[in-house]
Amino acid sequence: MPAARSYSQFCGLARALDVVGDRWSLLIVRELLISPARYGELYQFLAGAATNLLADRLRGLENSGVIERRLDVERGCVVYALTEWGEGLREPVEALVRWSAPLVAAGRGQDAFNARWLVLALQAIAGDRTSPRPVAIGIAVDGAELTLRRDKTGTSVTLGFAPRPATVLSADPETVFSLAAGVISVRDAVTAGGVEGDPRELAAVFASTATPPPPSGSGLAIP
Amino acid sequence: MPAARSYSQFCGLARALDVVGDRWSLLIVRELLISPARYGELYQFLAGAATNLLADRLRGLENSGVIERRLDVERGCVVYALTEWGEGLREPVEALVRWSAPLVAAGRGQDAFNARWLVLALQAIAGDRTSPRPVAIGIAVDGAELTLRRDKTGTSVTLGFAPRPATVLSADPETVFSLAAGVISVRDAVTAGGVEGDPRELAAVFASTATPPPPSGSGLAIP
DNA sequence: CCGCATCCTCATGGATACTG
DNA sequence: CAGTATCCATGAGGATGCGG
Repeated sequence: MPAARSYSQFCGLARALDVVGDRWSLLIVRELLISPARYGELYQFLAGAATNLLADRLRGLENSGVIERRLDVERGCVVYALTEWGEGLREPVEALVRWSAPLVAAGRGQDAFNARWLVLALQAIAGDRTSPRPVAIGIAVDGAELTLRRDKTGTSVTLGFAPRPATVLSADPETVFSLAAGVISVRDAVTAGGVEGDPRELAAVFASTATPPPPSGSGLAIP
Repeated sequence: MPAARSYSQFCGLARALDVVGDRWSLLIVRELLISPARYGELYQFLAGAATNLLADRLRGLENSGVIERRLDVERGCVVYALTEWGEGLREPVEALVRWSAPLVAAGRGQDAFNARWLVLALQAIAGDRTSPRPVAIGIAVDGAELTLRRDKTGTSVTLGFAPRPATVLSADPETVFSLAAGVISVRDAVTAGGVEGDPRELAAVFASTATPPPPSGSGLAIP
């Protein structure tokens, strides 16, 4: 029963952090923003969270009304999913992802990677850009398949090729993150060898490259 | 030298939390989003953070390039301030403040309060609303003075009455938060006695009340 | 197997005293 | 005033156990 240590401040940010400020909490939310998942899947995705902590955080988030247990009828099992209120965390989480562009641009280093996380990154960035025309491209990265689809209703990023887009290319994780973060142009990514296949559709998606201000500090080097 | 424990995940959110995910870090950012401040002021505003933790977090945020020490020429002292990159945290922080609306609507309880925090809350919400016309109102709350000013360039919220607005009224903290969060209408606030003075300008500012979905959980009661 | 609960160790947070 | 130094409480991390 690890009591959520409260800031005890009558302030929106403090109250929000009382709910999702504990370690691992927002990363659990991240996974559920990508898709509902069962306990074992979360344990696998988070890769490093102790099982008791995961159980603690899940119970806490459930008690706070951020997540709920749902019955996955297709798989016939219980999955964790965000409540309607919890879905509202997409905005601040995507804003943090955008803010972190210079941090991911520093390179992967020895860090773990899961292609799922690119779904959120691409939504956070590509969701902003106005579409000149409908487009659907597939990106094969790290053994996974991402589909970026854009039509009149908006932009969506999903896992898997279903249906298979006309244009499919492969790229490495760092290149996709850098493209999404807007710290590299498609042209530079291609010449650097980070992309294989016809990148013309990709160039259309990541046309407007918004370069974020680089962090001035020196403590950002990835060892 | 408390090493920032890293998630070691090649993901924007994880990298961001490696920088600002430690306890108290985002609350320090909150204070500096409102105004630069010196060490003692931060220690006072945060009201509860141990001095060694405050020093640790300040050093960590400085090393990461989020904040920097600046010379306040007017006061002739050193203050902490956000770097340009650190200013970029305004978006995710304000998004968290908006998300927390149901949490602050639960009431103040025994929590500490500082009128400074209303500056951020009002900016987070009022900044969204399109202005029908220029307006400037003063709100006296908890011994402090807030000025909400709106012109062609946008909406700003500042501490102090300078220059003094034509319309000045007083309100209690909970009412202002609830108005900003959009969980109560100006009409209801007035009839409940939370506002003193002519609230007509106030009604113009908080015209469009966006009611957030309430949290479904039961763990949100403020003792 | 999956979904947790228990146990133990140690890093981190919190309160107070102290110093340049 | 702006932090350091110290000491204790607490939560994180890892291994393992256990019931369904």
